[in-house]
Amino acid sequence: MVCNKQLSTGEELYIIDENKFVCKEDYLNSPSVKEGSLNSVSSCTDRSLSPDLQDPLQDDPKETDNSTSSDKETTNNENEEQNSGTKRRGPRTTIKAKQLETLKAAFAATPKPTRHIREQLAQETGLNMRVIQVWFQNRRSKERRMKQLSALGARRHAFFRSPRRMRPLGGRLDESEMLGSTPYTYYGGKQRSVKFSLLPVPAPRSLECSP
Amino acid sequence: MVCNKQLSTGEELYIIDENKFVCKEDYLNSPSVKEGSLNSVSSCTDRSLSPDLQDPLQDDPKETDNSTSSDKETTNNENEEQNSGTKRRGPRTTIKAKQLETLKAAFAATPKPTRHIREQLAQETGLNMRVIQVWFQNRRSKERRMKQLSALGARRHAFFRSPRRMRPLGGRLDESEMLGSTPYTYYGGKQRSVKFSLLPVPAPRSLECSP
DNA sequence: TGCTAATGAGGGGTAAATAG
DNA sequence: CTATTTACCCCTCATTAGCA
Repeated sequence: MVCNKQLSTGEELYIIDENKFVCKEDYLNSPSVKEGSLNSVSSCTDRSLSPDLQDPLQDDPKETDNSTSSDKETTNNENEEQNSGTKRRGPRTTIKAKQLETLKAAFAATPKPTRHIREQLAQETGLNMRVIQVWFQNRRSKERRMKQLSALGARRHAFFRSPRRMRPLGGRLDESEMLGSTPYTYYGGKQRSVKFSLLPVPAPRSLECSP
Repeated sequence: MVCNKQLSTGEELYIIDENKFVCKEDYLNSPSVKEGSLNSVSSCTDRSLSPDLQDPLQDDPKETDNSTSSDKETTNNENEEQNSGTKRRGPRTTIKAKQLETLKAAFAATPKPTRHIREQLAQETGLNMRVIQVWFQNRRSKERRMKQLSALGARRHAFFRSPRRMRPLGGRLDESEMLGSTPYTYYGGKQRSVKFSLLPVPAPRSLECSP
């Protein structure tokens, strides 16, 4: 409500009058506000209302715009109704193509970055440290999963030659997946792009290889 | 602000203090509100009223307001419907010519807009984000349907020429979205998409190829 | 009535949360 | 940190139902 800052997940903010969201800095800087009802929360639970806040910075006019699609998408979705009863989780931060690229590159170099590196990445991408940490964790996890699976799959198809192409996967991945390459856009974007192209057999999520 | 009900298009609501939205029922039921500020409302009674919040699934808790089937059409009674059953679907938003034009243009550019784009469109057209999302979904669906159909038709009339390949409209074409042609064949399958995908079943639905 | 909003089930990817 | 689970977001496909 004051500076229009885009809060990232996990950041503290204050809610005043039930519907005014103020970032910690502004809250601390505004003595006038400091009384009455306010709740400090550490990961906003509700942000509704469509905000058209523009983040003037973080945008190079140059726009090399690699991958198709537009990027930047600052605000979060609209989604009202926070039910108190159930455990709602704050909005999921969506990692933009650019950031993703940075992270991927970093991951390729060191899958288990030290705190320093993480710090650097945080700064570079503008993402919260925690987010970055989690990203690496999930990424490692994913890799492990894939590795296992590909091993399994490979065994099965041993007599065929290398799996050239894997199942397309129908999820959504527009706007943020796929790094460089794939100049091809049918009218829908990239959807069935390559992503992990080298790995055979994508695993259905619930693989349960356990005996 | 009071019951957290998801308003549907056309429903009346009251705006208090420039930024508090209250549904008609709550407005009428809350004498304290009727004059001036409703700062006091605060407690918000949280959804004790709106029943349809719990949705264990991932779908957004749209107000699936229920009442007995048909013949209903009373005013929206919210609450009280635990007895259930209704399927009353709120009024359908009618998208006006102007808005439609905007959407079509956007669609032509990117059939699968990112959230950011949707947001922009929402603002530009004044439509709800959700409405826009749905519109795109339906539109995509329609396009797919038509494409499939034209392909079939083409095949019928042209099976003298190239028996192997057909190029519906415009020449270049997906091969990526065409569900029928994707050679899925990976073993573990379980996708429902295959079921009727390729069958020459005549469209049960109307198609209408108008632009 | 036909076209098309709106629903709802089913599924994928993955950020975040939790258990160990 | 790893492993597992949740929850959120988005998509398709089939259906239902509102309105011009």
